Amino acid sequence: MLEKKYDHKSVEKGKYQKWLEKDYFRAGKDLNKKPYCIVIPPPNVTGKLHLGHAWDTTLQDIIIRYKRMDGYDALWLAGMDHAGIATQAKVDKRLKDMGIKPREMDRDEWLEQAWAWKEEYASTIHEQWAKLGLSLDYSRERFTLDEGLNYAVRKVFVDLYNKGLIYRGERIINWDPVQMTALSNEEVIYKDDEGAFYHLKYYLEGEDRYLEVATTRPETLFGDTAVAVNPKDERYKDLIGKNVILPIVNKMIPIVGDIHADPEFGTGVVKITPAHDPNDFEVGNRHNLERVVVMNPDATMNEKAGKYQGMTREECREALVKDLKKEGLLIRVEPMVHSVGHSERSDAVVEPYLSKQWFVKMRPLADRVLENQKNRDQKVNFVPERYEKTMNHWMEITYDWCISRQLWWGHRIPAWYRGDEVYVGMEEPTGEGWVQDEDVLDTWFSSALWPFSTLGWPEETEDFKRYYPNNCLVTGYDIIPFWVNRMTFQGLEFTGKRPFKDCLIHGLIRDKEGRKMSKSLGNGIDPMDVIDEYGADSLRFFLTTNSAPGMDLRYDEEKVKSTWNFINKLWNASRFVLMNIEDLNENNYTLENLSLSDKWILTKLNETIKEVRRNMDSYEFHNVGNMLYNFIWEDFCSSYIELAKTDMTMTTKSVLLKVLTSILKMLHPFMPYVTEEIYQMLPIKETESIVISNYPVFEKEFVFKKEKEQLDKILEDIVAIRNLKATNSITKDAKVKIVVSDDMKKIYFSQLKISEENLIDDELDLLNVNYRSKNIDITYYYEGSREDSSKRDDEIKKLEESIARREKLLSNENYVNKAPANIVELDRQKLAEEKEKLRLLKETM
RNA sequence: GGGCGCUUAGCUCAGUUGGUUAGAGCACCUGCCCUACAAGCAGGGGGUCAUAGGUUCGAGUCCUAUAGCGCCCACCA
Repeated sequence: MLEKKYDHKSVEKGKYQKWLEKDYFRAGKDLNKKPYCIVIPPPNVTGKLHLGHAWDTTLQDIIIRYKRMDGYDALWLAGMDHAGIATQAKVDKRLKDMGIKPREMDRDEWLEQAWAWKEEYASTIHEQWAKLGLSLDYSRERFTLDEGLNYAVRKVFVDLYNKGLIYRGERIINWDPVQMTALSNEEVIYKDDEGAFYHLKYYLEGEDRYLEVATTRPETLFGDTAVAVNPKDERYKDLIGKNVILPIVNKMIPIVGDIHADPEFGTGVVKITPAHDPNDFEVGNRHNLERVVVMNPDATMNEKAGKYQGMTREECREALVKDLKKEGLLIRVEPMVHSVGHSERSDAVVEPYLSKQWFVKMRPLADRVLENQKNRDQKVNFVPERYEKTMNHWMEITYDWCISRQLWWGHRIPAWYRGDEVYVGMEEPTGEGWVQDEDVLDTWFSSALWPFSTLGWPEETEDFKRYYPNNCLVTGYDIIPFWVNRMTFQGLEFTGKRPFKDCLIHGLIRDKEGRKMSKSLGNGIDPMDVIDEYGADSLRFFLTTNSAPGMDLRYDEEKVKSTWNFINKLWNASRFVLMNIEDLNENNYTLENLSLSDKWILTKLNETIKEVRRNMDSYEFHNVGNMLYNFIWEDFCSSYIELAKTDMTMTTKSVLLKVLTSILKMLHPFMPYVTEEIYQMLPIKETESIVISNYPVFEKEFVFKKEKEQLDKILEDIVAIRNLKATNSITKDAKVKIVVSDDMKKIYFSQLKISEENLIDDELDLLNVNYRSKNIDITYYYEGSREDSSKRDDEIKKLEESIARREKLLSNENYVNKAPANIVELDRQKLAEEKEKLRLLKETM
């Protein structure tokens, strides 16, 4: 027998271990089934999973459990990401905390530390996945840095290189001076910072005239190799070709004419620093200017800065501006807010930096995606659809992807150098003197291959053939540029196919006030704490049924609590059913001689199954949640169970079991634990575990439209009569006169709690109230004060208004002719019903 | 500057191709311990769907503006 209260801790205990022992989550056991595959977005091995992960993975688990129950060979592939920069930063910090200087370590020694870190955090993540109840296939688990994936990475790198889509070049890149590595554009976060516009004097060579140059970054002037004016700018066009004297440095630099200089902006004169600004770099290319790097990799000034050498960028700026002022070269300082790039990981101000790096040539790859998205049968289908725009826009404007990172934690670049020679290949070249590139690849370079590299690609493995393209990918909208886009172009380029058919996008999880959860705000919620307090089932149901696809979600403990209440309700309903069907078994189970209420609930059940399936298929889990909540609480508990209490035949017991079983199955993807717990106690069940049971199917033979409508009407009466009793304070011992047919008597009597002893045949000389419908004519006689008749008057007024409105509508020829026939017919029916209702109501006055 | 989203009950949110009198949870009010459940039961109140136009027999839903909030991308010498 079930306990009176749902206890999530005892329910969830041990079940996951059992499922693993039974090997339910391993795919590929029955190759006759249709394959269905999702690969997990591999979490970073940098720490614990947060609520966003819990949301993301629960969505996937719901899909996978549904598909598994619905007869698919469902693979949900487990895995984790090495997360280059993030992990390296964490490992370094730990080493520093231990008093070790990480950069002074031997590379291999350091890597040992990093792998130890990885093992530690991987096991934490495994524990969390288990707590969440995720039905992952661990037999296929991968790590982005494992050998197979490394092979895939090298293969892709070498192929792209040979196709001319990977190249090495000296370019302006985003440099993180704290991590001391290059970054991609996506890893730079722009923030509005308080800065200033410094107006400086650049004197013309041999003249007393100067050009007013405005800059936000005076410290880069040591790298100036020109100033530019717009060739169409009347003010300056005659000066093109002349020289100016670079302040402080006192070097001659030319004035060039270039469209980059906007006559409308600032003074119209721009200093050109090709080694420290991407636009200036382009200008430098056009005018064949020298590139002078003025900083060291840690963003301190180098020897080009003369006496400022060794200062940080900020110190140099301050000192330099002081000196410029002293020399009379500073005209004014104009405060200004401008956006400044910060490193996503270290938050350091990113330095645009001239450096030799590896790049992926994006244009041809992106074009291929744009072309593919035009093909209805081959495109990645975003859910919601609007996120396709996010990807397409990125593809349109993308430029070359800097993929080399000056880190140790990652896939080593498969390039070797010997003098000026460069060799790119799968393996180290033969011969003496080759030295491998020290750098590793951007983490996302390996993540981009995840949907196929995890399945064994580039080998034509059985898994790859069977599970690729993946059916669905689930991730947050914030990850589209980093990951979804890159998987898509790499998938197309290397497999010729989209990596996944559907891409389900969810939003971000926020705190109760709508703020993003973050470490700095300290408003993060640990999913493990929530599980401890309310159980994984409550958390899962809350996360996946409280927002529409693609929308953000506010974490609200009250809602988790109310989910717990819902589970408790299910628990108690199950308790009731189990108590009443103890004598039910395979031999006496029967669905013959169904009663009116049996037919009613079976019809409702089938309608629910149909709609639930439709919404499961379109990833509208919030609708599924609502439907199940409503069906279970209102239809099953409040109505059917109450009716069943007075009519507990073998058939009713069988129906109770049938409906409960279906409910458990439909809830199972959302609440794996409690549904398994209850399923195990059912007297008749088809499988040893609900995990491998069959998802409910719509059964036409159990749809009884007429009976359903009939009972709906009766239930409507019951609510109305209860309302009448409540508003008139009629107690249960009030005398009552009833005219009702025998077959419905039991229902009305039980639901209205009418006992035989209070029945009367004649009218009494007491206050009385009457209710009449097609099915029943009931009058209560009671002691007390006369009812407030305004309520009934209101009802009559409402009805009359509605009738008038409908009559007007139906007399409108436009409406009758243009609206669909079934809609018009519905209105006619409704009108007739309202008129009848009004007539009865008036009669009772 | 370009793009996207949001604005619906006190709060948090649903509302599928336009079609009955716009829904849910929580909160609120009234009455109930009726042996599945008081973490519950029964009944109830509460919204001119941001604003202004338009299309339509019919608009929360479609179109055009406007306002507020938020996000993404680009630029910012």
